[in-house]
This record gives sequence, structure tokens and C-alpha cells, in this order.
Amino acid sequence: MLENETKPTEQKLLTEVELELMTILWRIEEGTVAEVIELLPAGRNLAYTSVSTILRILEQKNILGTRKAGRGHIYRPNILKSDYEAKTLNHIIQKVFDGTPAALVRQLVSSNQLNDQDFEEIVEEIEKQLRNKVQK
Amino acid sequence: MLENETKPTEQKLLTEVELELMTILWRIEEGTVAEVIELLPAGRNLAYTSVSTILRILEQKNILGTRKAGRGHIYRPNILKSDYEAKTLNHIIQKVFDGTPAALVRQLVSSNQLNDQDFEEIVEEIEKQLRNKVQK
DNA sequence: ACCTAAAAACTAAAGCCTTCGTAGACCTAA
DNA sequence: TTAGGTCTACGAAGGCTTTAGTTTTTAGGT
Repeated sequence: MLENETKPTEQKLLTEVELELMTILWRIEEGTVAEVIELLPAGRNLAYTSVSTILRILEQKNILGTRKAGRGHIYRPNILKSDYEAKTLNHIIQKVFDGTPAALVRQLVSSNQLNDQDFEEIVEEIEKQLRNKVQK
Repeated sequence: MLENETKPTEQKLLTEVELELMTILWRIEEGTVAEVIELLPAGRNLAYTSVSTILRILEQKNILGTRKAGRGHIYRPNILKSDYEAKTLNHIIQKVFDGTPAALVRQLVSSNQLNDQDFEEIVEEIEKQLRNKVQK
């Protein structure tokens, strides 16, 4: 029995800079190196080559796809932001919240960092999902 | 005006191994190097010196406190697990969920990875917190 | 007091992540 | 066709993380 070396469900999370650039690309759907740099937050200065390198790494990891356009590349996410969000949640539920989603929610609602609107939105999300479940 | 070099609210998250060992120490409240090794999950083999090094690093970062006992040290967390949980949640809400807690909950409840018991517990947590809020 | 076993401290190597400089490829326009 | 500017690929430097071997310290028994 071989050790399974390619476990698609157990990919690591993105690194800090990778996430930073992916956040931009998820928003604009696709873009060139120059366009991504354009959308970095003010005060975040990265050399053209740095951004280019990170995007190339993401492409090698198959997280970005690419197509030629004129002299450059246009990069586009291969994975949905919501899939990555789910992966992140799974990860921290396992590593920080003892594998129990309720422990995460308990921490979230008891931390006194949510305002009334946050609460309303959260309750609404859960009620929506519960109606959905009952329907089935 | 000096740049604030010690910003207590902006500490970085723990690294992977640091979190692994802290999880054990939060559970047992305090322990020696040998005791922590004892409680590593089966299949996780770390040399005594590796665990010792990580615990010493955590002590230097003031995340663990220590007291002598016989010829060894007993380590004990200086920060509450719940505080670290809150910090983790803030971090991923900012970096992954656009700063909106409701987006996190939306992802959590719509991911179809929660069973009925998870839902019950989560609803209970929120109701409890809402009752609490109304009281105030 | 002294010896030994156990623990801590020190040191270092291997491996990633981040950043960017350099060299060269490739368009485009004169 | 060639010059100039733009973009990519490569790779290296620096810093942090992880892991563990070696050396030093120290408690505890005789």
C-alpha cells in the first residue's frame, strides 16, 4: 500500500501573498499582472516582478489558469472563492475549534465584536438555510 | 511621533507546530515537555528536543509561562484559548471574508457540511446570545 | 561532595516564503 | 529590419519555520 501523495482534498491553504492576489483576481474575475498591481491597496508596494512571480507560482499550482493576450498573460482563478472559503473554515474548525462548528459560532457570537446589523444578517442566513433544509 | 513597535492587538497567528502544542497545553492546562510529547496524536513523531525548542520559543514570545519543577520546566499558557480563537476569527474574517462576519456564517451554513446536531447547537448559541443582548 | 542520568540550552541544517534584480524574448512602430 | 519598451522566466538573497544533533547544566542518589 502506497502512501497517497496527491490528496486533492487536503491541499494546503494559500500563503499570505497568494491570498492577497487571489482576493483581487476573484473580484475582477481575470486580469494581467499590471491590472493586479493597479488594484493593490494603497501603501502596498510590490515590484512588478514580485507579482509576476506569485502569479506564475499560482499557475503552477493550478490555482490560476492563463491565456496569452498580446505580449502578456491574462490570469483567471481555477477555483471558486466560495470553495476556498469552505476549505479555510474546515481548516480552522479542525485546528482551532476541536472539529466542532458550533464552537466556532459560539466564539463568534460571544466575542462582542458583532454589531446589531451583523446579528440580523447572521440570523437571517441561518433561518434561510433552515427553511431550505425543511423543504427537502 | 514614533512608530508603535509593540502593538498587542496585532500579533501574528501561531505557526502550525506552535498551535499543535498549544492545543495540548490548553487542554491539560500545564505540563512538561515529556507530558506534551505523550499527548501528541498517534503517528506524530517529534524528537524531545524539537518539542523543547518550540516550547522555549513560545516562552520567549510570552505565550507560555514557566516554572521550575525538579530538574525540568512546567509550561503553562499565558493566553486564553478563547482569546486566540477570537484572534483567529478576526484574522480570517478580514483576509478571507471581506471583513463581514455574516459572510463567514453564510459560508458555514450553506456548505452542507453541518449535520442536524450542528445546526441545533448553532441556533442555540445564537438564541442564547440574543437573550443576553436583550437583557442589557 | 561526587557521579550520573535527565533536561535545557545552544547550534545548525534543511526547507519554505517573499521579494526583486537581471537577462532575454517578444511585440510594435518607424 | 532594427530599436525601444514591455513582459516573462530564472534564480538568488534574506528571513522565518521546523527539526534535531551536540553540548552544557543540574537535580538527586550514594
